[in-house]
Amino acid sequence: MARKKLDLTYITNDSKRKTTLKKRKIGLIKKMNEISTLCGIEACAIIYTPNDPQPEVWPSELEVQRVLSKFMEMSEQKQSRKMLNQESLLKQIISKSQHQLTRQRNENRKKEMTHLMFQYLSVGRVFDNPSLVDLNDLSWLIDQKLNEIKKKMTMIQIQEVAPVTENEGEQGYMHHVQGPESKINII
Amino acid sequence: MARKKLDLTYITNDSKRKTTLKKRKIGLIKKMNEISTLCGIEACAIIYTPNDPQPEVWPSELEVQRVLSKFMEMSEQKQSRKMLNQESLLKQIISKSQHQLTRQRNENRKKEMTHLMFQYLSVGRVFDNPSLVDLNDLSWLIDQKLNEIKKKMTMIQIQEVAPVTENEGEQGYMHHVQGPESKINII
DNA sequence: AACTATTTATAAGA
DNA sequence: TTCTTATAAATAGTT
Repeated sequence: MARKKLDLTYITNDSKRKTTLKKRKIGLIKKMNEISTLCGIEACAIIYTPNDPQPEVWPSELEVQRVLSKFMEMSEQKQSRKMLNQESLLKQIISKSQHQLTRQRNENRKKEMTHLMFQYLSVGRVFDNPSLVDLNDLSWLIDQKLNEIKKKMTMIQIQEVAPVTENEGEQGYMHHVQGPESKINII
Repeated sequence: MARKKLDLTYITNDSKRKTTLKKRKIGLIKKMNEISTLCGIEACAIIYTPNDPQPEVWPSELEVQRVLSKFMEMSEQKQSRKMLNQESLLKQIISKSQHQLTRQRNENRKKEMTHLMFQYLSVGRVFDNPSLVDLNDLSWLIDQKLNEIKKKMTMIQIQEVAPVTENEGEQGYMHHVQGPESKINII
């Protein structure tokens, strides 16, 4: 911006372009410095120069990280699932993993219960430590099994009966406190 | 930078500061535009203004995301585990989650096997579809149980026997193909 | 929001 | 490359 009016196009001359970049980079960082000092705002700069994977950073890498984290976080909130940037991708993976984990845990508990129930029904007593078992859960499981049996009977008889609700999957089975059809007491 | 030499300190006058910010923000973005056009470089700006969680962004949110992802990635590589930024934190959580998931899955399989074995031993036949069951796994499980019993017997008798290796936890139990002590055949 | 006196940034030359 | 300088551009204070 001197000696000649600026022509706003890519500078093809290599050395000229390099010089301009160098000068303007200094100018830009100076301006950044001024604006953040004068107005007390958070700002940061990252400037990639060709053939250098390491970008110029202002005011400091750590400060830049801080500002960027804030931005990334905000940005993601806003854009929700629209964007597939690094971070939202990772969050997706987390959410999926944790979802699977929850499923596995519930499935686990169910199997445990099934096993316990089986012992009850076939042997008549519990081998494992009863204090570890939530009897309400066992009660719930038995109700589930009863429901399954009912359902199968209904299917076989091809008769109309009142619909049986299923409660499979991850959410909520732990919230069942009492099944309506069975109640178990262990001495 | 006009009418008076710039005093590089925070502008305490609210309206003055606001005006300056507004003007300089435009100037800064203009400069950014110029430098990236003239020199063909990647650049982006994020400017937070007080009382506005939404930052000013140039050239576009998406482009900013692109540049930042690159930076974050690079930065993390460089700083390795030294820094606890957003991303490495997330990666930690992922790794932990997936570790737990693996553990749960193996535990699940074990319970399944235990249940199946129990049915075998107490009722004499399998209710579930046998084709779904890996007999080698069952064989392995029985060996495990035998080992446990042996161990307990050893403890009770307080006698010296050859040490029994345990193979609990997540890694590797699926790799057992044949237990040395039992082999099961189902017609 | 528009103006303008100045300061600041910088393109080209040395 | 760095320094210089003529000139363009940015902007502080004003209207």
